[in-house]
Amino acid sequence: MSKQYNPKDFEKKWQDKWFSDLQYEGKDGLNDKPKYYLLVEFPYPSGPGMHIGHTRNYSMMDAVARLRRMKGFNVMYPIGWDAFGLPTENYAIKVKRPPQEITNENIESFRKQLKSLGLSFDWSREVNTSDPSYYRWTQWIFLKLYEKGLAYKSEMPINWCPKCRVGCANEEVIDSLHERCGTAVEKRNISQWVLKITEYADRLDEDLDLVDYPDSAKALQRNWIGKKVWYDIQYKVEGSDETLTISTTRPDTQFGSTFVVISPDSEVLKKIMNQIPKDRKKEVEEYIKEVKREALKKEEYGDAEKTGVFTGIYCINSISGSRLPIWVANFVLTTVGTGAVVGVPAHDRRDFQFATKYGLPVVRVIEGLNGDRADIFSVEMVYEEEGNVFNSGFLDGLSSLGAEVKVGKFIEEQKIGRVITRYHLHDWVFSRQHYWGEPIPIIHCPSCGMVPVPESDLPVKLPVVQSYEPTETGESPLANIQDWVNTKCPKCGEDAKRETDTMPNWAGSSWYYLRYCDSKNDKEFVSREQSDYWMQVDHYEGGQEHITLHLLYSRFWHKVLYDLGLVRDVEPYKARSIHGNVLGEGGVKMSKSLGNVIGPDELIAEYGVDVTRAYLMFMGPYEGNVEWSTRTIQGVNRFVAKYYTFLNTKWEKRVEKSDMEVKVGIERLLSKVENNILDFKFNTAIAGLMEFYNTFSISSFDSKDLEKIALITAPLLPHIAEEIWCSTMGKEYSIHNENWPIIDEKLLIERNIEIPVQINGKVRGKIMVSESDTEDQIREKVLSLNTLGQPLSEIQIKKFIYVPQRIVSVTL
RNA sequence: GGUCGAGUGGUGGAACUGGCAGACACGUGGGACUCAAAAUCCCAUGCUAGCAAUAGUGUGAGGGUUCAACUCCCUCCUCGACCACCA
Repeated sequence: MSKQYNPKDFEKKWQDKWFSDLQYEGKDGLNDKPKYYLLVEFPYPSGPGMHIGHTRNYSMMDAVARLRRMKGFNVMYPIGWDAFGLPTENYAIKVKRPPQEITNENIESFRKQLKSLGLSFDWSREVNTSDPSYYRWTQWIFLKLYEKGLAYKSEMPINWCPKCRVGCANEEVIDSLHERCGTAVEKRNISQWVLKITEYADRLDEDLDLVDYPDSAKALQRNWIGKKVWYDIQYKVEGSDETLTISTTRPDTQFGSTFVVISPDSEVLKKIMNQIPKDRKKEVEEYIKEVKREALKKEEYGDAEKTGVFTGIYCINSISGSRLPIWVANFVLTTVGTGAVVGVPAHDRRDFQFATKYGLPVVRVIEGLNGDRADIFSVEMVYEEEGNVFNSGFLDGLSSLGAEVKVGKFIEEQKIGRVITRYHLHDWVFSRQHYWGEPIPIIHCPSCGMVPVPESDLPVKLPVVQSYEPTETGESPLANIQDWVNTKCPKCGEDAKRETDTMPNWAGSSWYYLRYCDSKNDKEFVSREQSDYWMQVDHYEGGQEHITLHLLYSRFWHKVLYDLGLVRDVEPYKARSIHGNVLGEGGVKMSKSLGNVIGPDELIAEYGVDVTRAYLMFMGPYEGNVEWSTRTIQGVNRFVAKYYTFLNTKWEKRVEKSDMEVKVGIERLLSKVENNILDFKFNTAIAGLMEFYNTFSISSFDSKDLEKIALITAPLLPHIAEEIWCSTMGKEYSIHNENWPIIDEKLLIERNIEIPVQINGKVRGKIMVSESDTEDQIREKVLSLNTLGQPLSEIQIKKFIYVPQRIVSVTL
């Protein structure tokens, strides 16, 4: 009588035991075992509950954690909450309740969900970025950055919603309308805290060589950092003492320049504004206004038409000596280079389009392939590649690279410019004019200026209030809370005011992996003993969307902590992988508005935890996107039910000794499951179990082999494995504390196997070979084949290849 | 425009380091059980021809290297992700 698979009978039972026995908690203290720190991106506890994507990723990594533990590693698999964030604040304003309460409720329900999945997180290490005992240290690290001169205040433009009277993050602005209220946002300059991440740009780039990230992730970060060598060259403005500094990355094309374009809001333009001839002034001013209006409307600059206006002023190219008209144009970005660009239409497509539109000349100075010097008269002909330089005075005959070097030397000798490395990465705007974030621990004193809050006064706690309205001035809502804002200067004791800006949600997540190492420490952010033991993170699993922001930010913070001598390693994460996403049916993103959101709860209710988890792993490869399909979960459901019954039934009918074929089959399964999990090939690991079942479900097993099968099952179907182990087999709790079987390599080498024989590239027969067969013996077996109507021995063989244990290839 | 990546049955996807393409699953067709249905079980299932054994053909297209190519090289096409008026 075989047991029916009914997950409700035992899944909850084992979870209760795992978590009440603190099965995974505190197990991973310092010890002599090799450590393995497995990190997953912690969730933002949002109202609607956990996304199925979280369930998938955490389940996959749970299999890794369980396998590594069984293999004798001291595994840390922690979880926590990235709890500060705008959605909660917005929701809190709407329902007029403090975000603390809402966050705690959300965390409560997330925790319940995660536990109901039977994930083997170490709950004793749980962190919450919005908890004062956590953000105390986030503030402390901020003060370290401040002391090091890496945090400064600067005027920065922000998106401002005039209706809500708040600054909004880019994510909140949809088609230049404020997401919350639909009002058009404005740009406003506000004094903001900024972190000097650019000071670390070079190291963030170079040290990517030290870590094991996917190539795509490295490329993404390198691109984002965007390191380039620029040549800033001063041109004399005609008829004045002013100079105009243009920047270019292609100084070899200087002699092809025919105009200069500057950005409408550049400093340069302000300087030369008064020199614009009277007849042109009005037109230029009109144009600038127009561009600003357009810029507000357009979300995508790329689509805007390229326009420009001639200022009436000329400058002299100090390399070529040419007289160039100065134009103002909408496509020049102030933030790139000096905000002034030299136009070389023959060798830049955009310059060519601009030149054609406004009738500016095109001069070719770089040879094409085979010395092509033909005139350029269409966009397709624009030659952007490097080549030999001609028509270029003192650069003639040089290669592009040679010309670059020569120009670089020239401008430095003549003191008319400089060679400078610039980055696309800009300093990190770190202030938010919002309530629900870590208060920036700075006090503004009328006599002492900015004074950091003394360490002993940390944390600067967020005041808990029932409601908080936005301010008239655009300051954070904290500015209205008088009790909180007004304080004494720690230096002179006079009346002073607190900084009312808070930190962005990226702050807490920039160092949480360190806090996990020592989450209860109230003396330090992490003890050196703990971080030296656990760091680096051996594997960091997460989404692609966090590669350029979160991952880069946390690498930056880590390097600062390293420079301060507070951590041992230069890089926090030894390896990183990127998961695919779970999409709704039809390959679209799951979203509330489409009503296609699948949560784990209903799946667990219907199929149980092991089936849900196994299905999420089986759907597709780890790194690929997978489309949700309600139908195909049935296949996994069928399998798991059969498999459970199989293990139970076989246990009742076990024999003295299983035969060799069974032993080899189990050994293969063991090897497949182990290697696949370690390689993150969870889909084929599950397929391995299915294949094993299909082949061996009717074979006889002895008890040792059945136990081995249960052990192999444990990382992938943890509840079933525990139930079989304890209830069916009567073994000691818990299977997850057992040792993983060691692969017997001898069993994996097959003694007698059938291999194909290819004749002229086509499979024409099969022969049995054994390990001991010599090539001559194989040859004999092949020659006796009679697949072509006559024995092969009667046909002349040109070539004979035997790949041991694989294939025989014969050419006639 | 840039960067990274991907094209394999009706579908999701397997295939070690170049060694029997299509594992595993879904779906579909047929059968068993049932008064019937659901569930379950069994058989078949890349395509073409054939009752069949079998033969031919087949991994986006075309070429190349090799005894042997989904895999390596060249040319082209298509799709996706991220970034982007980056000079």
